Amino acid sequence: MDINAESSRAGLKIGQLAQATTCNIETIRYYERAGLLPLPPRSQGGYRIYELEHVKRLNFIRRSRDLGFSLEEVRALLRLVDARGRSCNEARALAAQHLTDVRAKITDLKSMERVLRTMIARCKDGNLPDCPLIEALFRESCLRSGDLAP
Amino acid sequence: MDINAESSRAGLKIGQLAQATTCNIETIRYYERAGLLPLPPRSQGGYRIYELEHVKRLNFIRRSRDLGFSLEEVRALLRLVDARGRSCNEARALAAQHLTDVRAKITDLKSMERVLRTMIARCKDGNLPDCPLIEALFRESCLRSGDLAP
DNA sequence: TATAAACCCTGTAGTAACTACAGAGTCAAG
DNA sequence: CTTGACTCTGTAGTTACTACAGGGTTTATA
Repeated sequence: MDINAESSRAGLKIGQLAQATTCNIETIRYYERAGLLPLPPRSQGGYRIYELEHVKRLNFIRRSRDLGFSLEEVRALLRLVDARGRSCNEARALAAQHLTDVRAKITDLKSMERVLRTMIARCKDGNLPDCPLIEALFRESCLRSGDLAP
Repeated sequence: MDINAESSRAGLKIGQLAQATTCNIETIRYYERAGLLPLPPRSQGGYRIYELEHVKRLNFIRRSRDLGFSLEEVRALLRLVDARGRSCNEARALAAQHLTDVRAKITDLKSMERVLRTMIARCKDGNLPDCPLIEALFRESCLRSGDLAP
């Protein structure tokens, strides 16, 4: 009984952690260098050995990244995780700011979408002498609204 | 008469081009290195001298960038500009592909928006023991849809 | 005419968030 | 005992710029 006791006691090597979190190996080492993942203990041969806690933390990072948080924002969130206390207000503030940014990006992209759609439509109807799409890029003073996208 | 004849005959220095196009000086030199702007003639002292054609081309680049085209895409568009001919089909194809990408990004961002909104709302109501926003980041398998954002 | 301010030059290095090696060491199976 | 799969460190590449350092040039003014 307890067939995989050995392996679960021994922890995960980096490749196994990568598989468990669908995260690139190089990315894991990068997060470690960036101070987001704590330095794990090493085997005799110098291999990193990870435990369940690392899996959780890495999943936290990946999910935050999936939601578009920057690494700097993830760092801030992790500080709240580490400093147990009434982190709710700060976490909410971080997320609210990020939500604002996301909405601004959506607005910007919608403007682009509209302009592109119009240009393509103008290009489609008629075999005009010069490509109206290209002419539009020469002439049109496009958006210049938020310049939020980095 | 013809008060500013001298300056208009002489062309623009890089700072004037930058002002005319609201484009950073360093960015102009960068576009030159990247092969998007042709090498301009130089003054005796080695200063770049730009003409109207450069202004137009740089505006074209800036407008394309404002619409979210990558520099590689801008390069392709400029090839169509340079190779006069029936560029309409190709230009439309480029723009259509880009439009598809933009729409995918909008979709992704809308998902983020929804998840963030939900998280923040959950965090707002009630003084729960652990921050539900942070718990959600630990638990939730977020989006993992397109992974389009680079 | 001298000189200071304002401009321009090249070349390099920095940013975000990874990704991709090279060249070496470690470990498990046959 | 050797092959292959894995891991290690360190460095360099990516995108689209931006920011210097350390010089040269022009122009306006004293």
